[in-house]
Amino acid sequence: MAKTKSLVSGGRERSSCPIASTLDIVGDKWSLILIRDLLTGKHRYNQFCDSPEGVPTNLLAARLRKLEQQGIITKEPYQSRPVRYAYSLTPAGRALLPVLQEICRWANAYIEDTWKPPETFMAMKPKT
Amino acid sequence: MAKTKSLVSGGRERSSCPIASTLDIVGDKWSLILIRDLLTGKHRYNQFCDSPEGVPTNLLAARLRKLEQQGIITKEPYQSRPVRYAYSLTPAGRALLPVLQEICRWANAYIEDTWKPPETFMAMKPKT
DNA sequence: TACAGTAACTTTAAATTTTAAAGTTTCTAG
DNA sequence: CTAGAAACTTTAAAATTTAAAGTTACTGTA
Repeated sequence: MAKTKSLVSGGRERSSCPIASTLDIVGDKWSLILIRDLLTGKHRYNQFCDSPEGVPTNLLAARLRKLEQQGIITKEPYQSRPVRYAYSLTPAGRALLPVLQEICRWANAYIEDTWKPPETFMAMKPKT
Repeated sequence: MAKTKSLVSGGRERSSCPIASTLDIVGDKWSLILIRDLLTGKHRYNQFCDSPEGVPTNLLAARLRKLEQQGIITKEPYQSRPVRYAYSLTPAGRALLPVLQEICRWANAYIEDTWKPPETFMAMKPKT
């Protein structure tokens, strides 16, 4: 069977350049912060709110919706009455891990006072 | 001698997370497009304008100024009368190459119809 | 000498996005 | 019956982005 690429960009791509296309999906101030949180074990709205960057809640809701539409994350109910959703990464979302690891390597080398991520994060592999 | 980290973020960092800090520097819709162009041999204002994404010229000027202040790029006059500047990457800017390469790998794997970058780009190394 | 053209910006005004803050809904616990 | 929590939504102001036109300082051609 042929592998199917899974992402939806919404028809507003600036070009077919892989860099421009990626930025059209996650190239804003908050998406990669959310993906970082999802990769490090956060799954719920409140947990994203608690991250030190302080995303505005309306943007958080908007980003979760957009990333879901684009196939980067999915949500599943973890309780009903009232129904509440837990968010997780799709395979495409998890595959952004090496990008985030490279970003961390760059930041640690060139920006002062950036946290060194735990070795568990830097050694993670997408399939896990 | 101790190695000195070179980047200026402007005191508006959201946190010391390496990912958040990197996004505070290049996490907008145009900066990585410019860095891509600089990595692939473009150096002048008009060449950046000609890229298929079509950056608005006022944003181009603003980004060039901001990236220069942050230590990602430098400019040098390539003629006087009238003075015109050619832009290039600093070592910190060139060191973003592996990040862009990872982004290309991700896009080619998960977004349909993205261009495959030339092997010369994917095989480049930062020091070169 | 006049005029078109080029490179690199800057200015402007409208449209869009982001932000901070407060409000809403649906439930549980005491 | 009241307080509290989780997950959003709404609102209005502020900031940013966009498209388009304008500016400056030259060069090359007629």
